[in-house]
Amino acid sequence: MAKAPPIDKRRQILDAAIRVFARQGFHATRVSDIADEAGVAYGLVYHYFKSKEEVLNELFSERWSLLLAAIEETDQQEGSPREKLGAVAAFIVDSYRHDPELMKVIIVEVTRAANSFGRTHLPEIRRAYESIAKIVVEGQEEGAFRRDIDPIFASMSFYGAIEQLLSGWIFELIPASGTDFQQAKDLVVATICDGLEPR
Amino acid sequence: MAKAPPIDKRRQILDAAIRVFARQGFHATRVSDIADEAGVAYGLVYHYFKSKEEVLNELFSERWSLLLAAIEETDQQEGSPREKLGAVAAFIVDSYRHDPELMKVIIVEVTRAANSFGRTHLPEIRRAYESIAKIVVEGQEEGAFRRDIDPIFASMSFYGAIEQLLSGWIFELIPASGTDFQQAKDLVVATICDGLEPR
Amino acid sequence: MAKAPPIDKRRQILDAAIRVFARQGFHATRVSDIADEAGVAYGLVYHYFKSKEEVLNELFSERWSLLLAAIEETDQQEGSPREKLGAVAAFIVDSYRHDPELMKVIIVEVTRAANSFGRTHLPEIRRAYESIAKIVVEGQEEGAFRRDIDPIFASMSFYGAIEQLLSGWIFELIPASGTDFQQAKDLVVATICDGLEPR
Amino acid sequence: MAKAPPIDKRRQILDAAIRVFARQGFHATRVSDIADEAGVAYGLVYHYFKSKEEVLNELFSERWSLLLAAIEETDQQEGSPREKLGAVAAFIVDSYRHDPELMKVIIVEVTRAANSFGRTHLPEIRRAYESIAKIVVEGQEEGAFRRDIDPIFASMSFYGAIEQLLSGWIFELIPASGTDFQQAKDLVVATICDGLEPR
DNA sequence: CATGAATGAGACTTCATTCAT
DNA sequence: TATGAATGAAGTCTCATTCAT
Repeated sequence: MAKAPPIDKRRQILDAAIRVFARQGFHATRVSDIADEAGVAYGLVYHYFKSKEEVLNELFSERWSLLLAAIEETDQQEGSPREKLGAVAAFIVDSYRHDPELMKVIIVEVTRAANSFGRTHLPEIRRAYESIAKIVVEGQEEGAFRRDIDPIFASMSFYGAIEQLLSGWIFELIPASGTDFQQAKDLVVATICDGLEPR
Repeated sequence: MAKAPPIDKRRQILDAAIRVFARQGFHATRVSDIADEAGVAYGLVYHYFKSKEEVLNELFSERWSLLLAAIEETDQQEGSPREKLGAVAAFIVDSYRHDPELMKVIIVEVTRAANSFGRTHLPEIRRAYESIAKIVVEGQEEGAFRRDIDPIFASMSFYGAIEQLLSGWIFELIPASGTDFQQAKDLVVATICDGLEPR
Repeated sequence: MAKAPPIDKRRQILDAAIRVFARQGFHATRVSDIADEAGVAYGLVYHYFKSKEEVLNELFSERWSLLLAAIEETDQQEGSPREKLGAVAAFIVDSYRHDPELMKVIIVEVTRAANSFGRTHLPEIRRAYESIAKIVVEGQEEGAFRRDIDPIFASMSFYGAIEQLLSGWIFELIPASGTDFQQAKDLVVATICDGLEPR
Repeated sequence: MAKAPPIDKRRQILDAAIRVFARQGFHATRVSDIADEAGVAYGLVYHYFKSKEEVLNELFSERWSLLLAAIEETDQQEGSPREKLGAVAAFIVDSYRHDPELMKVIIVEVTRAANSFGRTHLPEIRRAYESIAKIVVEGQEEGAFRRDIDPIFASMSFYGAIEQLLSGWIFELIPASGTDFQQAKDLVVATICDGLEPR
């Protein structure tokens, strides 16, 4: 008889953590909330993770590494700098569309909480900014972008604009229905690039 | 004989709170840290404030109301939409230059922590976005800005870009020395407006 | 011009204390509640009383000494033991009718709280029981009461029955309207004495 | 090999609480006192109980439900109303004899503290009075008790007399040695019933 | 792997009391 | 007398983490 497929409790815990972190915030969720949501015993969380913080770190790293890979891969591909930034924006927006709870957790608890958990991940976060900046530099070098704007500065503005939009959706400052996800990325790119391109 | 100037202990506590919140973050600071920093007794914090959270709320509201007033006053004045956005950016950047610790606290603990303390202040925060959006709308109406970008969307991008820059300084992702405060506002405006303006 | 009659702040504080102790209980009332209710400054309570507890003690002693005097005077007067017990019951019930809040405080916070504040006043409380017991003894000596019941025992039952009735009113276990105050004392005496008297 | 008998820590905590509440009173005992007395860690008290107050509530309810059951069962049995009241008195007195600390806690902290913790339990307390009153009513209906005394009134007097005696023992107003527990119940019944019965 | 009882440090908040004016 | 700001000890409750089974 076939053995029952082993349920991956570790995965179950991570997925449950996404939901409760998104719902209550990291500080307000107790380890027992995660266990309850996952339907596992209290202590099992500690079997798989060293601490509550490690659960969050794992969640962040899992996803952020995809983002980093996407940005860097995008940069390898053919395409204008503007198209590359568009692809980056699309990836981020799609990540939110695909799993809004996870993105909420990453943005709210890590990326925008740079003096608590974000601190730990500053190098990874910085790497994203630098990868985006690299696209800008290339654009400047090939004359597609004006040269009087500091690339890291442009990168921060670009990423900041996107993140702010996601925050707007997350906290319902922007009606999610009003602005279509599809056109959102185009607008960010238009807003930022049409200012970056020399005329 | 002149009466000794009354030392405003309440103010002392607020100022001390700015320093410790900036240094350690809200969650990591104990009420006793504030009292120690202020050089007052533990209980006095509770004489003036209902809770640790109320200290933060007070700090935020004090400053944010200035920002709101500045944006709204800017909008009343003469000037092109671009100049108005420039004035707003200038106010925010100057706020940071003038009191980086307070701005750090406001951004890190409130504005970018919308699911904890920021939640309380969402209406005030939203009002800032709306005031900025109003400037954009006026720009669109008089033809200074293109009309295919949702004003609240543009507002969020604008504010998001600025806040991200401040965050960059705060967390030393951008060397504060590298980019001059003076030119920072021009660059934000250039980045955003040159994309908002039709050509 | 006649000087304004000095308002007795001390009295004001005591009267206010009766109201707040009755309303919230001793433990739940803060010194500031008393001061607020009395309309005086916080610190003034400490000008007149050494501590919050002393306020309660004063309230108790003021009233309890009247009770002791009443019992002892009753005992001096002419009358049957039954009439004397009736006079004692009447005094207690009338005390409640006259100032239910004060009696509530005395019973709830002192008399029936013998392991906290009552402890301090055990001697005075005991003296009341003994005075009542003395009436019983006299009744037994003159043959009006049966001799097989320990006088202090009878005294406790008598006082306990009355206090329980007052408690019933205080906590609305007995509808205050249902049983008339006037007949209440008669019923207590009837209940107890018809059992104490030999037949 | 037989499994070691599981030590019921919850029970241990409750029993320890009886001792410390009896010794120091509810307000004066810290949760750490209970934990120390029980020989368990501080936090375990909160593992089993929501608060210090819940420990007291549990203690009260555990015991009071026995009292209610005893009164109601007594009423079902054969016997004269007087015998039934005797059985009730006996149950209460025996409860004290069997576990004076627990009864002290129940009387001092709940039953006679009706404006603090007793408030919570007024319904249960009232039910006891009503059950006793029911016995009185039956006595009145079958002509064993006089009809001019309100049954709930009689019930309060009866219960009040007993509780006062217990208080007398508890606070050593009556020497516990002087009055024999055995005869105590007879005396209460004699005191009350000989007055309730018509002659 | 899995369970959940057990641990105990830590922080907030309350509030009686003091004291300078 | 009168005021109320200032003090700081004390105690409850939370919850991350450990551990025995």
